[in-house]
This record gives sequence, structure tokens and C-alpha cells, in this order.
Amino acid sequence: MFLARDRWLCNLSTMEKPLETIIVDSILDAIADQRLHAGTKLGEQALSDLFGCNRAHVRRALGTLTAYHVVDHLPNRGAYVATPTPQDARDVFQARRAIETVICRNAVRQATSEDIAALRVHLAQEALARGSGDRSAAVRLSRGFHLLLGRIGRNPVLLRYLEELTMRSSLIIGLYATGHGTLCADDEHTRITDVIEARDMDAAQDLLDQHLRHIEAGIRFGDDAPVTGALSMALRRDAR
Amino acid sequence: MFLARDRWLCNLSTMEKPLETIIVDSILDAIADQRLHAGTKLGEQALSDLFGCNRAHVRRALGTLTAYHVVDHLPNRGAYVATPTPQDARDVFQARRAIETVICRNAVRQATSEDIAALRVHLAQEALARGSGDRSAAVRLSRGFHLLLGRIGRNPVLLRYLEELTMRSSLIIGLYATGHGTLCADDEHTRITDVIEARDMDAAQDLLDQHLRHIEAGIRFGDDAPVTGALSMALRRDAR
DNA sequence: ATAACATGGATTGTTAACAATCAGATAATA
DNA sequence: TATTATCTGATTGTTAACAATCCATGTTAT
Repeated sequence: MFLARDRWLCNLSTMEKPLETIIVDSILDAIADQRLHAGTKLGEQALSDLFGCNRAHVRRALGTLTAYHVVDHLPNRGAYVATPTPQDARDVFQARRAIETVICRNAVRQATSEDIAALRVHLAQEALARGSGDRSAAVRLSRGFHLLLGRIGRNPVLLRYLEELTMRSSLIIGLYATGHGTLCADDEHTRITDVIEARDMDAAQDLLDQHLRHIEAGIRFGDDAPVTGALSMALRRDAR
Repeated sequence: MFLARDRWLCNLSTMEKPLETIIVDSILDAIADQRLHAGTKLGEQALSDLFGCNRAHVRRALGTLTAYHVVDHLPNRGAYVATPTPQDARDVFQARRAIETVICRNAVRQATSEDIAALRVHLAQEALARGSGDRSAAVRLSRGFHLLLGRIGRNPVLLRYLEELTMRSSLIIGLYATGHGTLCADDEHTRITDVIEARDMDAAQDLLDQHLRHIEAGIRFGDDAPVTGALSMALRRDAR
């Protein structure tokens, strides 16, 4: 009895996450922030050195990232940050429309006043980042808005898919987005929030659908080779 | 040169899948067929003996199954076939409606005559299984119909989610389904196929949505403790 | 008799050494 | 010179031994 309680307090105090989760989240954040570009190799040794841990842990982390389809795993060759094709991009955005419209309806139905307040706070942060011209922050916060909506919707299944899809979207945008394009139509997030607060379910669904179509339309495919990372797919023989 | 070609031919002839995939698919099939019930422990030693392989392989297979949310992994305690709660069930079916309605529209748009033929063949098999009263075959084939639809829709992202959701649905139905309930409204599959062949997108979407609602309605929650497996959660101290 | 406490066996988690494979560089040959 | 063959260093994949944890049984004390 005492022992169990002590261990519980200990876990609470140190609050140590499982090591694998730390690695996964670090890589995911680096990709979302576009500090890790598509095609860069994720060597096991390099990562285990970086995180000061065993190679087996890195290996498991890369496994879950592969399951997320955010890294490609080539047998006997290693793990690379995925390089989504234009068709991948279309599929991802269609899936996003399917899932996020439902999430949006859930959000309208279940949003508390605290939820609305959280959305407002987030919108302010987005405006700030936009004002300071911080591109990677803008991309990260844009994703954050959609994730926040997903959390408000309170369907863990849909939320998990949304996490994966927004991650892949970050990769896609990093690869294909135009420089000054309609990347993050800022006020659209604001209007969506307004409509959610007004409890207009259909309007919210329509606005979100249009929002996603705008983002997808702001991506230009196929013009030239996508921008890949330092140790990139372009350097590998099978990527030509 | 010769060596490479020989190895290729060898791989083609034996067609040996990666070992981990075999384990995952075996367990998945056993769950879909309801030969593995919710709550049964999946011991690493037992599985490595069963598949005649290393424990590390089993460990990775259990990892991907955990990612699918089809097994729960309790640290230092092992892996157990997941026991979805009624709330899980509602979330899963809402996600299915969100995804499968879009898949259905894709199917109407892209179905070839071969696709329709494949659907008809599948319907015949379903009718056969129903006639012979083979319950587990009926469940498996019912899932197969939805997966076939997903393949016809030709969106790999949505298809992957559908695979996971139908798997979890099999678990849910095994746990909560009523004995003689409206488990698999057989003719609904037929009507959906008809409407797809007639290229009526809206009708197909509506029919599929209703079909999923019927399945969900045929599940009774909360009456008494769900039916768990031999070495079940019910036997474990924290499951009471 | 019941509750707290130790002990043994089994199971999971971790680590490091070993084997297999691949990419790049060097050398050989036409 | 261009092409092929071979070799080497590095990286990934596999295996088995070791450590830590948990569950169940049996013991002791109140």
C-alpha cells in the first residue's frame, strides 16, 4: 500500500514520459516546424547519439513514425522523412475534408465557453505570429488550430486521424507550397470560430470544407522537383 | 548480377512476406473471425513458440497491433486484445460514417465493370455463408464487403483508416452484438451495390450511412458485462 | 481467520554482441 | 575511357543473454 503510493508520487514528480514518445514527438515537431525536410535520412546511430539512448528505442520510434506514414522505411537502407506525391496530397486532403467536417459539427455541438475562449486565445497567437512574419510558427499554429478544434470535438478516434493527417499536411505544404500563396487564410479561422460560437452547424461545416479546399488550392504540383532536405531523396539513386 | 537475379526469383517463388506481417495478419484474422476474444492475453513467449520465431518479431508485431488500437499494451504486464467501451464503439462508428460515405462517393465515381462484378461475386459468397448459418464467416465477409468498397474508392489513406475501423468494429460486435440482432442486414449490401452500379452518388451515400446506423443500432450496450475471452480482462484484478 | 509480508517462478524490458546487407571507393579489364 | 568486379567501412537486422518487474503462492503475526 505504502509502496504503491510512493511510486505513484515518484512518477508524478518526475513526470518522465516513455523515452520512445520523446523521440517521436521531437521528430514530429521538427517536421511540423519544417526544420526536418522531406527526404532527409534518419540514421539510427545518429538519433541514438542525439537522444543519448539505446538503438532499440530509436528503432521503435522510427517504427511508429513509419506507421504514421510520416517516414518511409526502406529495408536494409534505413528510415527517411517521407516525400508525399501530389496524389498523396490529394488523398490526404480529401480525407481531411471527410474527417474535419464531422469534427467541426461535433465542435459546434459540444463547445463550452472555455473552449471558445481557448480558440480566441489561439487566434490571437496566430495573428501575432503572422504579424511578425514567422513562417514556421505560422504553419505550426495553423495546425494547432485544427488540432484544437479536434480536441473540442471530443472524438478520440477522429482526433488521432486528424493528428496524422495534419502532420502529413505539414510535410506536403513544406514540399509544394508557393512562397506567398494563400497558405493560411488567417481570417478563415476567425470566421469558423465565430460560426461555432453562434452554434451554426451547417455554416461551420461549409466554412471548414471551403477552408481546406483553399489550402489545397494554394499548393502547386508538378512544376518542378519538390524541395527536399539536406540528405535528400534527390541524392539517392532511386529518386530520380 | 546472377546472384541478384537468383535472389529475386527465389523471393518470387516462395513469396515470403516479412515475418512480422504474418503474425499481425494472423492475429487480426483471428480477431475478425472472433476466435480471439476481447481481453485474452497475448504472451510474447506463447506467440514466438506458436510462430517459431524470435521474441523480438512478436514484440514488433504487438507494437503495430497496439498502434491499430486493436490490442492494449500495459507496461510490464503484456499485451491484451482490446476491450472497447461503449463510448469507443460510438466514436468508431461515427468515424466510419464520416469516412465510408466519402469512400462510397469515390466508389460510385470510379467503379469499373470489373469492380461491380467483384462486388456481385462477394454478395453471392455472403448469401452462401448466411444460408449455411456460419456466423464468423458472415462477420468476416461483411467486413470484406466494406473493404472491397474501400479498395474501389481508390484512396489509400481512407482505405487504411477503414481497415482499422472495421477491425475494431469486429471486436465491438463480438463483445456487444445481440444473438439474433440485425447484425448484418444482408440485402442492404445488395442495394448499395445496385445504386453504385446505377451511378447514383447521393443515394449510395445515404444508403451506406443508414446501413452503418443500423449496424450500430443492433448493438446493445451496458446491460451486463461484455463477453470477454478465456484469459480475460475479467480475471485480472484491475478490470473489475 | 484475516491482513500484511516475504519468496519463487514467470514474463516483460534492456542491452550489447554478432551477422547480413548496402553504398562508395578502388582496382582491373576490355 | 568506360565498364565491371572487388573490397571496405558503415549501417541495418537478428539473436541471445541479462536485468527488472509482476503475479501467485505460502508464511507469519495480530
